[in-house]
Order: sequence, then structure tokens, then C-alpha cells
Amino acid sequence: MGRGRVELKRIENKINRQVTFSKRRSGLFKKAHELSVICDAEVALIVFSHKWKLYEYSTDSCMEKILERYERHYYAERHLVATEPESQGEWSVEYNRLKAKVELLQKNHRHYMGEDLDPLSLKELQNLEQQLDTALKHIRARKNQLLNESISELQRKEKAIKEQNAMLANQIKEREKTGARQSQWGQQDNGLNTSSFVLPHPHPSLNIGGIYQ
Amino acid sequence: MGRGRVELKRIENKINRQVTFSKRRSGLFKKAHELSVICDAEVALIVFSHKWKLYEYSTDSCMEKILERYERHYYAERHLVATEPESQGEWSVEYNRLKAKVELLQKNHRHYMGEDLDPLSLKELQNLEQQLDTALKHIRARKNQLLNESISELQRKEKAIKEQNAMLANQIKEREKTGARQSQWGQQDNGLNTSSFVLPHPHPSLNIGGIYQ
DNA sequence: AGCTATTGATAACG
DNA sequence: TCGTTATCAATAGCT
Repeated sequence: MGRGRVELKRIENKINRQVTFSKRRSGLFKKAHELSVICDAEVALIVFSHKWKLYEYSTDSCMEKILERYERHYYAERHLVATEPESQGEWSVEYNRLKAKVELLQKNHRHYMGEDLDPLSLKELQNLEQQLDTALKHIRARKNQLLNESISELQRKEKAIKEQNAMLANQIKEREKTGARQSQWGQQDNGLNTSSFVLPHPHPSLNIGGIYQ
Repeated sequence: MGRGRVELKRIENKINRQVTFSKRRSGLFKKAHELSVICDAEVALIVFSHKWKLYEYSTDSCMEKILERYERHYYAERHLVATEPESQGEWSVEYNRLKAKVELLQKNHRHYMGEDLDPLSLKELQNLEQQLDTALKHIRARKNQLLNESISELQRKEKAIKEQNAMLANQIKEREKTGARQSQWGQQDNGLNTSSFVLPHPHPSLNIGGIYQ
């Protein structure tokens, strides 16, 4: 609707996208409200802009109730009725809500581990694939970041140690010179006590790929 | 829209309400999807019919993620203010156990989505990477299986339709022959009534990758 | 934000 | 439930 048809594709122009978002969002909210009133339904609608700004609509302004019902839906009433006849107090409601949530999360998690895929549609599989692909990219980026940091740290340490080595070598050289001079008068404390050669405290282990932390 | 305007009021006629609900619901879902794609937004839409039947749409079929983000918007504050001082009974033990479980699952899930990776060690990242890699293999295998099944089905259909075409072409040829013969005696029913040419019922759509069912 | 030309959604009906 | 069509509503492109 409007001048010229619109294809189902992200609008690249930022300004245009923002304007369209604003218009369509209010249109969507209006339709959601109409559905809820005209057809006596409960509707919950959450929208995040691409900048994570939140917009929400819910029938009777009662989002929590609807979300709770949504989460409990997968747990079904069988548990509430059959397994929990001892609904002694209001806590059982909250408890069952949590229980439903756990089940939902676990189901989801199995999918994320590539299990129980049979009930998923092709579209859902494709979404899952893309989601995991993106996650994998993030994980690998973070891993590489850690590896690079470790490498940099190692190189820094290497450099420091080399410098220390050079210094030590220098000191030894000087000592030899002094020693050679002093050997003419015999062995005695030359004023350079051994503590001068003690290495600084070692760097703590970098623990690359450490198993326990 | 439609013949005659609609006022914002519950439809009393049950049948009408049901029909309108069905149509408007799919319209709303379509618009929600369009908004999410065209404007690069995240949308979660939950609808309960007045008989508590659940319908849902969410961007990328990832309702949990959006709801979690939604809850984080508000629960963040609430958590800081009210830190459950009402440990009234033994049930709170079980309840808190579940709560911890939920939090753990959610934390885990975020990691599986490539979020909140900073606190993870290199070793943990590598484990996660391998896990996701394996999951991705399973998901792609399943996806390919579905795709191949669809292709086979399409080829089967194609073959059937081709055979039908050949048959129809044959019938037409025969009919022309008969028609040519009969034209010598004038136009009359040749015994092949049109119903002989009616195609069998079409195969239902395979709905490959269909978003709305 | 406001204005239209258009397209899209859908109420009523079959 | 499904398709069609007359209407009305939403909105794309401009200003």
C-alpha cells in the first residue's frame, strides 16, 4: 500500500527505514489492539528497534499476565491439575511458572545442541542454523582475541627476558673484567654481592588454555 | 477495509468473530513479520484466542530470546529493589533451586547464542565452539534431509503431472480425429463429455520454508 | 509532521 | 475452511 509496491527486504536507507518503522509500528499496534477488542483475544506485542529501543502493547496493559500464561502454556494444565492437587498457596503458581520456563529453556537448549530436531520445520532449522553460525562467529572472534592477547603477552615477556639476559650478560662481562683485575690481588669480596644478580620475580603463568580457573 | 466499516467493538456473532479472528490474526502476523524484516526490528507477538488457544510469532523463531531481553529491561530494576525477604517456608528451597536453574540455563543459552562471552576462559570457548560445530552439522544434515525429501516429492509430482499431460494430449488428439469424422455428419455429442478432462485434485502445497502455517 | 496516489487488507458473501 | 470482490484502511513517496 502506498505509492509503489514494497518488497519484503530490509530498507537500506536509514532515514527511510526509521520513518517506515515508526509508521508501520503504530499501524501494527493499532491492528493488534483491534484484534484484541473485536475478537475478544489477548494480545501481547513486543518490538525492539534495531537500536534496542523497546515498544510494547498488551491487552489491558497486562503484559506480565500474558507472558506468564505463554510460559505456562508449554507446561500445560495437566501438571497444575493432576500432579499438584496440593495447591496450598499462591506460591504454587509462581513455582509452576518457573517449572514451565525451565522446560521451555531445556527444549530450546536441546535444539541448540543439535538434538530433537525432527519436530522443527525447514524454516525453523534455517533460523537455527543461522543463529548458531552467528554465535560461532562471535565465539571464534572472542577466542582469537584471547589467543592474540596471549601471544602479545608472551612476546612482551620474551622481550623483557631478552633485555634482562643482555643486562646479565653485560654484568657477567664486567664481573669477568673485575675478576681478572682482582685475581692479581687474590680472591675476596668484590663489593658486587650475589643479590645483584637475582632475577626479578617471575611473571605469573599465562595459563593459556588453562583447564581450571 | 472490506464491505462496510467496522466499529471497534466485540463482534457478538460467534461464527463471524471466529472468521474475523482467523483472518485478522494472519494479517497481523504478516504485518509483524514485514515490520521485522523491512525495518530490521525484533518482534514478538503472542495471541490467545478467547478459548485460550495460543498463536505466536517471533522474529527468527526465537521467542525466548526476545522475552528474555524484554524481562531484562524491567527485572533489572526490580531485582535490585526487592530481594525476596519473604522466605516463609520450606517450599522456598525448591523454588530457589528452580530459580537458580533458570538463571543457569539462561546464562548457558546466552553463551550458545554467542553473547556474554567475556567471562569464559579459552578452554571453555573451545568447548563451546566444538559443541556448536557439532550441533551445526546435525542441523544441516537434518535440513538437507528435509530438502532432499521435498525435492523427491516435487520430482514425483512432476512425473505424475507429465504423465497426465501426455494422457490429456492423447485424448485431445483422439477427440480431434473423432471430431473430424463427425464433422461429416454434423456437430453432435461425441460421447466424450468434458468431465473426462477434469484434472484430479491438485497436490497440496509442499509449503517449503513457509513462514506461516 | 501532513498530504494523496496507490496498494493491501478484509467484510460480506458464495 | 477457502475463494472472490467491493470497499475501506494503511502507507510509500513527497513536501
